[in-house]
Amino acid sequence: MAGNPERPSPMAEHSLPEHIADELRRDILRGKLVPGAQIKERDNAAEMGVSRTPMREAIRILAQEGLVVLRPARSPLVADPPFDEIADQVVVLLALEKLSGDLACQHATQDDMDRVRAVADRFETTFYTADRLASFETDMEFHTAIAAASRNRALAETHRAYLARLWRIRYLTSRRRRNRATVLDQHAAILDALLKRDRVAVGAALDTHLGTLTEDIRQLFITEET
Amino acid sequence: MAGNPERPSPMAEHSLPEHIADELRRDILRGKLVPGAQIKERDNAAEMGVSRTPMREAIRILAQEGLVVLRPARSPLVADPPFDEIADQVVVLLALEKLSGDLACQHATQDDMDRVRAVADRFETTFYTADRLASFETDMEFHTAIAAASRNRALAETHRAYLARLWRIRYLTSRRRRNRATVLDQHAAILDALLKRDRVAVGAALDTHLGTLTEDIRQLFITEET
DNA sequence: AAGAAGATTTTGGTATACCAAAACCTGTTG
DNA sequence: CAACAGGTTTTGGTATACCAAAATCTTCTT
Repeated sequence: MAGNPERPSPMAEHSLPEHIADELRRDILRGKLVPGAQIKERDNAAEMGVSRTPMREAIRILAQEGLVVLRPARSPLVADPPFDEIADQVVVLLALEKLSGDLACQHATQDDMDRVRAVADRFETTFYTADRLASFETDMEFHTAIAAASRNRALAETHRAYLARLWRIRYLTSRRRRNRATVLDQHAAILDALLKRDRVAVGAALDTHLGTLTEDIRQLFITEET
Repeated sequence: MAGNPERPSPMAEHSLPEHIADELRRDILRGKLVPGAQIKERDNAAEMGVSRTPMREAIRILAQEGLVVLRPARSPLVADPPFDEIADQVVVLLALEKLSGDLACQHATQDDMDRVRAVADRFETTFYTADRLASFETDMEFHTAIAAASRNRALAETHRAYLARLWRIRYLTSRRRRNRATVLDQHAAILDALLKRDRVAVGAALDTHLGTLTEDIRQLFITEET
């Protein structure tokens, strides 16, 4: 019973399962739960001081996001997808992001554009600070802002799901990017094209950006010798 | 207790929640559960002779698919999205399907192509039979076969999710399509381009096909005066 | 008669108990 | 000593009990 003893009142605004899912997600991304590890709902629930029911639901949420895999009648595992599978997901993510950029050029309000620019600026300032995680999260926020600017809720939601699924691997690549300055340049190019509402240029810039991502991931897998 | 009395043994191959979800999905698509209706987990669970736990999970599955919406501390509802939201989803579906076609041109095996052709043939034969539902399901199978031919599992899965979400509305439009023969022509065009592995032509054919879908949906909303 | 305050019911969220299948341990046997 | 059979433990799946928030109904007041 290492968990917090105070029993939260039911029907909270942000549900308990989501809170648990957030917790587990952080554990996975931070590496406390390594890929391939078992997630036993009894133990984890006890450790967090909650019952199995919300823990179950939290695990389902993460399974939906692709961070854990469910096996029939067996403990769920932290996902450990092979390179090909991740590459496939990156392809889809790229398509979603290009669609986002394209739609944003057509439908984004000035407010949307301003928000994207603001996040890009913030990314630039946090880029050289020590907090890698904060910088990375701002990076993700940049892409999320573009998806939001598409003014297509379904697209933004699906994009968010893919981003979550690739979160960990992107975090791993972000700390070993050979030329980290390229990221800044690429973001600048995307932002520039977006502000001009140049659909072709946006597509090209995103192609470049996520193309290097695929290459980075490949390198990561090679050095890890998975 | 109108449900079947035999208690199925746990750990079945196809889990109970999925089975319940299938049941509910059919009820929604067939119109037994109309959009906007409440889904009370207690009542529905009792009606199907299962407990609330698997019913809950089934409802989450459908929520994930977008067929039902969850409200905090309230009964889930059968989704009843406004036109704009559905239009947004169709835009994403179109993008996914164009990506599928594009990748299929590059990576599909001959077997994949044969399967697509087989489904297209089957659709043509069932098209004029009385069973609208069977014909419609074959139509959906055609699009699923293309997604499978992309050889991208993530893409196929996301595509499947969107297809499920739009299942009902597409079923409704399929029975009021003004010129039903166009569908056959459009499918033929898609198949033709696909077999030639002509990426541009596939994209164009899919644009046409799903363009008419959007128009059909718009008409449906106008006549329904939602 | 209309509105508000309080009691009751309904309902989803959570905790817990029980079951069977899978995994694990152990003692026996060839 | 290896391999297998049996029982024990572990674990996820399901059912059920309980709780509090929301909704609904009741009744009292104006």
